[in-house]
Amino acid sequence: MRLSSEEKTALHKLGSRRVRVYAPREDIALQGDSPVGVTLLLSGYACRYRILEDGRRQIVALFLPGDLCDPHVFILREMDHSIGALSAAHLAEIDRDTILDVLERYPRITRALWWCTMVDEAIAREWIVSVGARSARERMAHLFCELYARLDTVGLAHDGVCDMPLTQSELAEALGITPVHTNRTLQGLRAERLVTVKAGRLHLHDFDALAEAGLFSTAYLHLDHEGASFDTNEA
Amino acid sequence: MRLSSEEKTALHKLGSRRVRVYAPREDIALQGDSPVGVTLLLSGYACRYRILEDGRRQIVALFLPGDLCDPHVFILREMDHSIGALSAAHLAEIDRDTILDVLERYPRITRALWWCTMVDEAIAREWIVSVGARSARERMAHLFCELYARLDTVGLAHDGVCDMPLTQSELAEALGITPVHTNRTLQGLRAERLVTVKAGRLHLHDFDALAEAGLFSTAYLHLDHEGASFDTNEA
DNA sequence: CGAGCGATTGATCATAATCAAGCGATGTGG
DNA sequence: CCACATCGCTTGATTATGATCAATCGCTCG
Repeated sequence: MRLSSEEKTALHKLGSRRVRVYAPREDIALQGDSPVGVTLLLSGYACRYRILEDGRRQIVALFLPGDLCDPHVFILREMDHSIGALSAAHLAEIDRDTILDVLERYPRITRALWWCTMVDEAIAREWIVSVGARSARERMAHLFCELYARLDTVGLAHDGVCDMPLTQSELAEALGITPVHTNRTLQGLRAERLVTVKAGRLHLHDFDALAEAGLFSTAYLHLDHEGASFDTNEA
Repeated sequence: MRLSSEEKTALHKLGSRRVRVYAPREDIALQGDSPVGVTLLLSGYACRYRILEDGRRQIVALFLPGDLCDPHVFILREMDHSIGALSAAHLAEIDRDTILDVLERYPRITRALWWCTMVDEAIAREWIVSVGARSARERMAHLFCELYARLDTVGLAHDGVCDMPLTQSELAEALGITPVHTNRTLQGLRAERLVTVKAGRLHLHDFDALAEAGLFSTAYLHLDHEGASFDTNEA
């Protein structure tokens, strides 16, 4: 989705084809580690999170199947945050050298990586807008819309239903509110017949109404132009 | 600072040397525009911000002298946010073609741009942590520490003093709190003899105490390794 | 069957929002 | 040169959103 599928295949083929399976709460990389390379999330949910000295935890990004968990950090010396699996997850590892090699030799893929990084940044900015300017209800509605929209672009959403394996506590850490308040906010949305979460699946009963409730617009996902920047390049 | 100074000079020389001066509230680029290129902030404060349909405004990033306001967005078709000056500001414009050319021909600069983008992302993540997990007081303390640290790396901070031209309302939009609460929080920090803001200048009376109050650590700024990733490359 | 986890509920508290007004400096036009 | 308008800052009173504390329920699993 961020990368065109041919691009991903290329990357996947190029990388050592090691695939690792992670369990629901397992950490993939830790704050303080030196970044080892890039991983492509093949299935499941993962996240970036940060833990403050006093234990507070904030999830700062969610990874969905097809996402690259760090097209970049390999440039920095030390991870300033951690990455962990939220559900059972499969990840393909692409080592640092391969990436560096690819960056040098395949301008199309390099551009694709840029593009994908830009979209990640746009999502991060919107996340700031959510926690900074939206109410709890709006944030939750917005997040659900985003998840649905992103999963939809990779064919993992159908008829208003998609995976959403986070516990309410994890949702709370993503939204920047407490678990208790998460529960109540979710009940509110359910009472309005907008969404239900059951067995790790999210049911959107009225996407448009939910988008309105969350002041959601797809603009920042830049879905319009998928891969356009490199399609026009070097055939 | 994000770019080594030689790198910046190179970029500057390469780009059309157009320098534009902006007035305090002037917009530099608007949501919906198609990105035109890259601009290097030479002096003053600027910011990225996003306006929601109902008028709420959230500042999602601050640009300080030496920062590139968009090493990237030129890849996307449409700006999902706006960029505006917060003080009088000088910007050097580098057009899209020059950038694309440079990206293709100068791997060192390309890597430098990556590096700088990674740091921007790290800052954005920390911003999410602030609005999502820190109290108003902590956020403010954190922001002041960050600004001081960033300005310090470009030689614009001395003896606990640096520029900070934002009005309290603008500060509020950055911190995700109301102007009134910003005022009170600021008074609190002042009462604790941690900071004062006067005439657009920020006075940190006790950086360490402020860092503790804001759970601030410089790790995410990745100051340690300035430019290391390309210094080792191609001599 | 009991342990443990996640979801849920209730009661109370606190942080921050909202509303409204006033202050002080700056700047402009009559 | 003064009158007044504006803007940013400050203050007070009140409200509300969300946090905190504490307990219960239901389910799965060993």
